[in-house]
Amino acid sequence: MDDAQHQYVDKVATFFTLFGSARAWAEILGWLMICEPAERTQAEIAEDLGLSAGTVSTQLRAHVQLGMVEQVRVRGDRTQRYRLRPGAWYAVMASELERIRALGDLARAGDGVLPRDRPERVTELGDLADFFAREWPPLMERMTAELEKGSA
Amino acid sequence: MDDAQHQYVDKVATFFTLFGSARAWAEILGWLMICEPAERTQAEIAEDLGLSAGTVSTQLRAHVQLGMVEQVRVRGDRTQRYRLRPGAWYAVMASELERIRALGDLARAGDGVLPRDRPERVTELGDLADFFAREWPPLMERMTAELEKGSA
DNA sequence: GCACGTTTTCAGTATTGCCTGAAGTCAATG
DNA sequence: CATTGACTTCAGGCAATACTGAAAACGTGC
Repeated sequence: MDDAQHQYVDKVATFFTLFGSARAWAEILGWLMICEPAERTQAEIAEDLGLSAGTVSTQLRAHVQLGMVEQVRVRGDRTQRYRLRPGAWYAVMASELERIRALGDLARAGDGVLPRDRPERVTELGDLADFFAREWPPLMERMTAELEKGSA
Repeated sequence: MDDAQHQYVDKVATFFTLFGSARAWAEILGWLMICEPAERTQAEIAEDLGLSAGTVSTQLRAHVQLGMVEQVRVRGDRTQRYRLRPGAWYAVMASELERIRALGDLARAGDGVLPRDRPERVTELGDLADFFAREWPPLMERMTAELEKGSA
Protein backbone atom coordinates (compact mmCIF):
# COMPACT_ATOMS: atom_id res chain seq x y z
CA MET A 1 0.00 0.00 0.00
CA ASP A 2 1.63 3.23 -1.13
CA ASP A 3 1.14 6.72 0.25
CA ALA A 4 -1.68 7.73 -2.08
CA GLN A 5 -3.57 4.56 -1.27
CA HIS A 6 -3.09 5.05 2.42
CA GLN A 7 -4.39 8.57 2.08
CA TYR A 8 -7.49 7.43 0.25
CA VAL A 9 -8.28 4.72 2.78
CA ASP A 10 -7.96 7.36 5.45
CA LYS A 11 -10.29 9.69 3.59
CA VAL A 12 -12.95 7.02 3.23
CA ALA A 13 -12.52 6.04 6.87
CA THR A 14 -12.89 9.62 8.03
CA PHE A 15 -16.01 10.11 5.94
CA PHE A 16 -17.88 7.12 7.28
CA THR A 17 -16.65 7.62 10.81
CA LEU A 18 -18.49 10.94 10.75
CA PHE A 19 -21.71 8.99 10.34
CA GLY A 20 -20.96 6.71 13.27
CA SER A 21 -19.17 3.80 11.61
CA ALA A 22 -16.39 2.00 13.40
CA ARG A 23 -12.97 3.05 12.16
CA ALA A 24 -11.88 -0.49 11.26
CA TRP A 25 -15.12 -1.11 9.37
CA ALA A 26 -14.59 1.98 7.25
CA GLU A 27 -10.89 1.30 6.63
CA ILE A 28 -11.65 -2.18 5.35
CA LEU A 29 -14.27 -0.73 3.04
CA GLY A 30 -11.88 1.87 1.66
CA TRP A 31 -9.13 -0.66 1.16
CA LEU A 32 -11.37 -3.17 -0.61
CA MET A 33 -12.31 -0.40 -3.03
CA ILE A 34 -8.77 0.08 -4.31
CA CYS A 35 -6.56 -2.91 -3.40
CA GLU A 36 -5.00 -5.07 -6.10
CA PRO A 37 -5.92 -7.72 -6.65
CA ALA A 38 -9.47 -7.01 -5.60
CA GLU A 39 -9.71 -10.32 -3.74
CA ARG A 40 -7.97 -10.51 -0.38
CA THR A 41 -7.69 -12.81 2.60
CA GLN A 42 -8.38 -11.79 6.17
CA ALA A 43 -4.70 -12.15 7.02
CA GLU A 44 -3.72 -9.84 4.16
CA ILE A 45 -6.22 -7.20 5.19
CA ALA A 46 -5.04 -7.36 8.79
CA GLU A 47 -1.45 -6.99 7.67
CA ASP A 48 -2.19 -4.20 5.15
CA LEU A 49 -4.16 -2.09 7.59
CA GLY A 50 -2.40 -3.00 10.82
CA LEU A 51 -5.50 -4.48 12.43
CA SER A 52 -5.81 -7.57 14.56
CA ALA A 53 -7.23 -10.79 13.15
CA GLY A 54 -10.21 -10.55 15.48
CA THR A 55 -11.17 -7.09 14.32
CA VAL A 56 -10.95 -8.05 10.66
CA SER A 57 -13.08 -11.12 11.25
CA THR A 58 -15.78 -9.15 13.04
CA GLN A 59 -15.95 -6.14 10.74
CA LEU A 60 -15.69 -8.18 7.58
CA ARG A 61 -18.68 -10.18 8.70
CA ALA A 62 -20.57 -6.93 9.21
CA HIS A 63 -19.79 -5.98 5.61
CA VAL A 64 -20.93 -9.36 4.34
CA GLN A 65 -24.19 -9.14 6.26
CA LEU A 66 -24.83 -5.67 4.86
CA GLY A 67 -24.25 -7.06 1.39
CA MET A 68 -21.25 -4.84 0.64
CA VAL A 69 -18.68 -7.63 0.55
CA GLU A 70 -18.82 -11.19 -0.72
CA GLN A 71 -16.69 -14.27 -0.19
CA VAL A 72 -14.86 -15.95 -3.03
CA ARG A 73 -13.79 -19.56 -2.84
CA VAL A 74 -10.72 -20.62 -4.74
CA ARG A 75 -10.46 -24.33 -5.49
CA GLY A 76 -7.43 -25.99 -4.00
CA ASP A 77 -6.89 -23.13 -1.59
CA ARG A 78 -8.36 -23.45 1.82
CA THR A 79 -8.11 -19.72 2.44
CA GLN A 80 -11.27 -17.71 2.00
CA ARG A 81 -11.01 -14.54 -0.05
CA TYR A 82 -13.15 -11.42 0.18
CA ARG A 83 -13.94 -8.68 -2.27
CA LEU A 84 -16.20 -5.70 -2.71
CA ARG A 85 -19.39 -7.00 -4.24
CA PRO A 86 -20.13 -5.75 -7.75
CA GLY A 87 -23.04 -3.35 -7.47
CA ALA A 88 -22.52 -3.11 -3.73
CA TRP A 89 -23.50 0.55 -3.57
CA TYR A 90 -26.64 -0.03 -5.60
CA ALA A 91 -27.67 -2.85 -3.29
CA VAL A 92 -27.37 -0.59 -0.27
CA MET A 93 -29.56 2.04 -1.91
CA ALA A 94 -32.14 -0.57 -2.83
CA SER A 95 -32.31 -1.80 0.76
CA GLU A 96 -33.12 1.73 1.86
CA LEU A 97 -36.78 0.93 1.24
CA GLU A 98 -36.84 -1.13 4.43
CA ARG A 99 -35.68 1.82 6.50
CA ILE A 100 -38.29 4.05 4.87
CA ARG A 101 -40.97 1.56 5.87
CA ALA A 102 -39.60 1.44 9.42
CA LEU A 103 -39.91 5.23 9.62
CA GLY A 104 -43.51 4.97 8.49
CA ASP A 105 -44.21 2.38 11.16
CA LEU A 106 -42.67 4.66 13.75
CA ALA A 107 -45.02 7.46 12.70
CA ARG A 108 -48.07 5.22 12.80
CA ALA A 109 -47.05 4.00 16.25
CA GLY A 110 -47.70 7.59 17.33
CA ASP A 111 -51.42 7.37 16.55
CA GLY A 112 -52.19 6.54 20.15
CA VAL A 113 -50.61 9.75 21.39
CA LEU A 114 -51.52 12.13 18.57
CA PRO A 115 -51.31 15.63 20.02
CA ARG A 116 -54.46 17.76 19.64
CA ASP A 117 -52.14 20.71 19.17
CA ARG A 118 -50.54 20.43 15.71
CA PRO A 119 -51.07 16.69 15.18
CA GLU A 120 -49.27 17.02 11.85
CA ARG A 121 -46.07 16.80 13.86
CA VAL A 122 -46.65 13.07 13.74
CA THR A 123 -48.73 12.54 10.61
CA GLU A 124 -46.29 14.50 8.48
CA LEU A 125 -43.66 11.85 9.07
CA GLY A 126 -46.06 9.11 8.02
CA ASP A 127 -47.00 10.97 4.86
CA LEU A 128 -43.35 11.45 4.03
CA ALA A 129 -42.59 7.76 4.50
CA ASP A 130 -45.58 6.83 2.33
CA PHE A 131 -44.40 9.18 -0.38
CA PHE A 132 -40.94 7.64 -0.44
CA ALA A 133 -42.26 4.11 -0.23
CA ARG A 134 -44.19 4.89 -3.41
CA GLU A 135 -41.39 6.68 -5.21
CA TRP A 136 -38.51 4.40 -4.28
CA PRO A 137 -39.23 1.31 -6.42
CA PRO A 138 -39.47 3.21 -9.74
CA LEU A 139 -36.41 5.21 -8.75
CA MET A 140 -34.53 1.97 -8.16
CA GLU A 141 -35.61 0.76 -11.60
CA ARG A 142 -34.18 3.84 -13.25
CA MET A 143 -31.02 3.35 -11.21
CA THR A 144 -30.68 -0.25 -12.37
CA ALA A 145 -31.20 0.81 -15.98
CA GLU A 146 -28.36 3.29 -15.51
CA LEU A 147 -26.17 0.55 -14.08
CA GLU A 148 -26.76 -1.72 -17.07
CA LYS A 149 -25.94 1.11 -19.43
CA GLY A 150 -22.71 1.93 -17.64
CA SER A 151 -21.43 -1.63 -17.42
CA ALA A 152 -22.56 -2.60 -20.94
CA MET B 1 -46.27 13.02 30.42
CA ASP B 2 -48.47 9.94 30.72
CA ASP B 3 -47.48 6.32 30.17
CA ALA B 4 -48.40 6.17 26.49
CA GLN B 5 -46.41 9.31 25.80
CA HIS B 6 -43.44 8.00 27.69
CA GLN B 7 -43.62 4.81 25.70
CA TYR B 8 -43.67 6.67 22.39
CA VAL B 9 -40.73 8.86 23.31
CA ASP B 10 -38.87 5.70 24.20
CA LYS B 11 -39.78 4.11 20.88
CA VAL B 12 -38.52 7.09 18.91
CA ALA B 13 -35.37 7.22 21.02
CA THR B 14 -34.67 3.53 20.48
CA PHE B 15 -35.16 3.88 16.74
CA PHE B 16 -32.73 6.71 16.23
CA THR B 17 -30.23 5.35 18.73
CA LEU B 18 -29.92 2.35 16.41
CA PHE B 19 -28.55 4.71 13.77
CA GLY B 20 -26.02 6.23 16.12
CA SER B 21 -27.89 9.20 17.56
CA ALA B 22 -27.31 10.26 21.14
CA ARG B 23 -30.11 9.07 23.42
CA ALA B 24 -30.93 12.57 24.72
CA TRP B 25 -31.05 13.94 21.17
CA ALA B 26 -33.57 11.33 20.16
CA GLU B 27 -35.70 11.68 23.30
CA ILE B 28 -36.02 15.40 22.78
CA LEU B 29 -37.08 14.81 19.20
CA GLY B 30 -39.73 12.27 20.21
CA TRP B 31 -41.06 14.52 22.94
CA LEU B 32 -41.28 17.59 20.71
CA MET B 33 -43.37 15.51 18.31
CA ILE B 34 -46.15 14.90 20.82
CA CYS B 35 -45.94 17.34 23.75
CA GLU B 36 -48.74 19.82 24.43
CA PRO B 37 -48.45 22.61 23.93
CA ALA B 38 -46.01 22.14 21.08
CA GLU B 39 -43.81 24.99 22.32
CA ARG B 40 -41.61 24.28 25.30
CA THR B 41 -38.77 25.85 27.25
CA GLN B 42 -35.44 24.20 27.92
CA ALA B 43 -36.30 23.91 31.61
CA GLU B 44 -39.56 22.15 30.83
CA ILE B 45 -37.91 19.67 28.51
CA ALA B 46 -35.24 18.95 31.09
CA GLU B 47 -37.90 18.42 33.74
CA ASP B 48 -40.17 16.32 31.49
CA LEU B 49 -37.43 13.99 30.34
CA GLY B 50 -35.25 13.99 33.43
CA LEU B 51 -32.24 15.43 31.66
CA SER B 52 -29.77 18.02 32.88
CA ALA B 53 -29.95 21.61 31.69
CA GLY B 54 -26.59 21.24 29.96
CA THR B 55 -27.65 18.24 27.93
CA VAL B 56 -30.86 19.92 26.78
CA SER B 57 -28.96 23.03 25.76
CA THR B 58 -26.43 21.05 23.73
CA GLN B 59 -28.79 18.63 22.01
CA LEU B 60 -31.43 21.26 21.33
CA ARG B 61 -28.81 23.31 19.56
CA ALA B 62 -27.97 20.30 17.43
CA HIS B 63 -31.63 20.02 16.43
CA VAL B 64 -31.78 23.72 15.57
CA GLN B 65 -28.65 23.48 13.44
CA LEU B 66 -30.08 20.50 11.60
CA GLY B 67 -33.21 22.51 10.94
CA MET B 68 -35.52 20.15 12.83
CA VAL B 69 -36.37 22.57 15.63
CA GLU B 70 -36.96 26.30 15.68
CA GLN B 71 -37.02 28.92 18.39
CA VAL B 72 -40.12 30.94 19.19
CA ARG B 73 -39.96 34.24 20.98
CA VAL B 74 -42.88 35.24 23.11
CA ARG B 75 -43.23 38.97 23.75
CA GLY B 76 -42.88 39.94 27.36
CA ASP B 77 -41.38 36.59 28.29
CA ARG B 78 -37.64 36.35 28.54
CA THR B 79 -37.75 32.60 28.20
CA GLN B 80 -37.02 31.15 24.81
CA ARG B 81 -39.39 28.47 23.54
CA TYR B 82 -38.65 25.67 21.13
CA ARG B 83 -40.84 23.60 18.85
CA LEU B 84 -40.60 21.07 16.06
CA ARG B 85 -40.37 23.04 12.86
CA PRO B 86 -43.28 22.64 10.47
CA GLY B 87 -42.05 20.60 7.55
CA ALA B 88 -39.01 19.52 9.56
CA TRP B 89 -38.89 16.07 8.02
CA TYR B 90 -39.17 17.44 4.52
CA ALA B 91 -36.32 19.83 5.16
CA VAL B 92 -34.08 16.99 6.28
CA MET B 93 -34.83 15.04 3.12
CA ALA B 94 -34.14 18.09 0.99
CA SER B 95 -30.76 18.56 2.64
CA GLU B 96 -29.85 14.99 1.71
CA LEU B 97 -28.61 16.35 -1.60
CA GLU B 98 -25.53 17.69 0.15
CA ARG B 99 -24.61 14.29 1.47
CA ILE B 100 -25.10 12.77 -1.97
CA ARG B 101 -22.68 15.31 -3.36
CA ALA B 102 -20.19 14.54 -0.60
CA LEU B 103 -20.33 10.86 -1.57
CA GLY B 104 -19.64 11.80 -5.18
CA ASP B 105 -16.67 13.87 -4.11
CA LEU B 106 -15.35 10.94 -2.11
CA ALA B 107 -15.55 8.74 -5.20
CA ARG B 108 -13.80 11.31 -7.38
CA ALA B 109 -11.06 11.66 -4.77
CA GLY B 110 -10.25 8.05 -5.64
CA ASP B 111 -9.26 8.93 -9.20
CA GLY B 112 -5.62 9.12 -8.18
CA VAL B 113 -5.62 5.54 -6.91
CA LEU B 114 -7.99 3.94 -9.41
CA PRO B 115 -7.23 0.21 -9.35
CA ARG B 116 -6.41 -1.37 -12.72
CA ASP B 117 -8.23 -4.45 -11.47
CA ARG B 118 -11.97 -3.69 -11.48
CA PRO B 119 -11.75 0.12 -11.40
CA GLU B 120 -15.55 0.21 -11.28
CA ARG B 121 -15.18 -0.40 -7.55
CA VAL B 122 -14.57 3.34 -7.35
CA THR B 123 -16.33 4.74 -10.43
CA GLU B 124 -19.55 2.94 -9.57
CA LEU B 125 -19.90 5.05 -6.46
CA GLY B 126 -19.38 8.21 -8.47
CA ASP B 127 -21.99 7.17 -11.03
CA LEU B 128 -24.44 6.40 -8.27
CA ALA B 129 -23.92 9.79 -6.66
CA ASP B 130 -24.34 11.50 -10.03
CA PHE B 131 -27.56 9.62 -10.64
CA PHE B 132 -29.02 10.69 -7.31
CA ALA B 133 -27.78 14.25 -7.68
CA ARG B 134 -29.77 14.36 -10.91
CA GLU B 135 -32.89 12.65 -9.59
CA TRP B 136 -33.10 14.32 -6.20
CA PRO B 137 -34.28 17.84 -7.14
CA PRO B 138 -37.32 16.69 -9.18
CA LEU B 139 -38.10 14.16 -6.46
CA MET B 140 -38.05 16.97 -3.91
CA GLU B 141 -40.41 18.97 -6.08
CA ARG B 142 -42.91 16.13 -6.17
CA MET B 143 -42.52 15.82 -2.42
CA THR B 144 -43.24 19.51 -1.89
CA ALA B 145 -46.31 19.28 -4.11
CA GLU B 146 -47.51 16.43 -1.91
CA LEU B 147 -46.92 18.55 1.19
CA GLU B 148 -49.01 21.44 -0.19
CA LYS B 149 -51.81 19.07 -1.04
CA GLY B 150 -51.83 17.52 2.43
CA SER B 151 -51.79 20.78 4.36
CA ALA B 152 -54.24 22.57 2.05
C1' DG C 1 -9.80 -39.35 9.95
C1' DC C 2 -5.60 -36.60 10.80
C1' DA C 3 -3.08 -32.46 10.68
C1' DC C 4 -2.65 -27.89 9.72
C1' DG C 5 -3.75 -23.24 8.59
C1' DT C 6 -7.80 -20.27 8.86
C1' DT C 7 -11.45 -18.20 11.18
C1' DT C 8 -14.26 -17.22 15.09
C1' DT C 9 -15.02 -16.16 19.74
C1' DC C 10 -14.40 -13.85 23.93
C1' DA C 11 -12.36 -11.81 28.11
C1' DG C 12 -9.77 -7.92 29.02
C1' DT C 13 -8.17 -3.26 27.80
C1' DA C 14 -8.32 1.09 25.58
C1' DT C 15 -10.90 4.57 23.68
C1' DT C 16 -14.63 7.25 22.58
C1' DG C 17 -18.33 10.19 23.34
C1' DC C 18 -22.48 11.19 26.37
C1' DC C 19 -24.17 13.24 30.31
C1' DT C 20 -23.91 15.84 34.52
C1' DG C 21 -23.18 19.62 37.57
C1' DA C 22 -21.24 23.81 38.52
C1' DA C 23 -19.34 27.99 37.17
C1' DG C 24 -19.58 31.61 33.93
C1' DT C 25 -22.01 34.71 30.50
C1' DC C 26 -25.62 37.33 28.92
C1' DA C 27 -29.97 39.92 28.75
C1' DA C 28 -33.91 41.88 30.64
C1' DT C 29 -36.05 44.15 34.37
C1' DG C 30 -36.73 47.31 38.14
C1' DC D 1 -26.46 49.59 37.83
C1' DA D 2 -27.69 45.72 40.54
C1' DT D 3 -30.47 41.66 40.46
C1' DT D 4 -32.56 37.87 38.59
C1' DG D 5 -33.24 34.05 35.76
C1' DA D 6 -32.07 31.69 31.35
C1' DC D 7 -28.72 29.70 28.68
C1' DT D 8 -24.01 28.05 27.56
C1' DT D 9 -19.69 26.02 28.37
C1' DC D 10 -16.61 22.71 30.03
C1' DA D 11 -14.01 19.55 33.16
C1' DG D 12 -14.71 15.17 35.01
C1' DG D 13 -17.20 10.77 35.69
C1' DC D 14 -19.21 7.07 33.51
C1' DA D 15 -21.19 3.92 30.26
C1' DA D 16 -20.85 2.01 25.81
C1' DT D 17 -18.25 0.36 22.23
C1' DA D 18 -14.10 -0.91 19.51
C1' DC D 19 -9.94 -3.33 19.41
C1' DT D 20 -6.51 -6.73 20.83
C1' DG D 21 -4.54 -11.16 21.72
C1' DA D 22 -4.98 -15.75 22.64
C1' DA D 23 -7.36 -19.87 22.76
C1' DA D 24 -11.00 -22.72 20.85
C1' DA D 25 -13.47 -24.32 16.84
C1' DC D 26 -13.74 -25.16 12.19
C1' DG D 27 -13.07 -27.23 7.77
C1' DT D 28 -10.05 -28.37 4.00
C1' DG D 29 -6.82 -31.11 1.69
C1' DC D 30 -4.07 -34.91 2.21
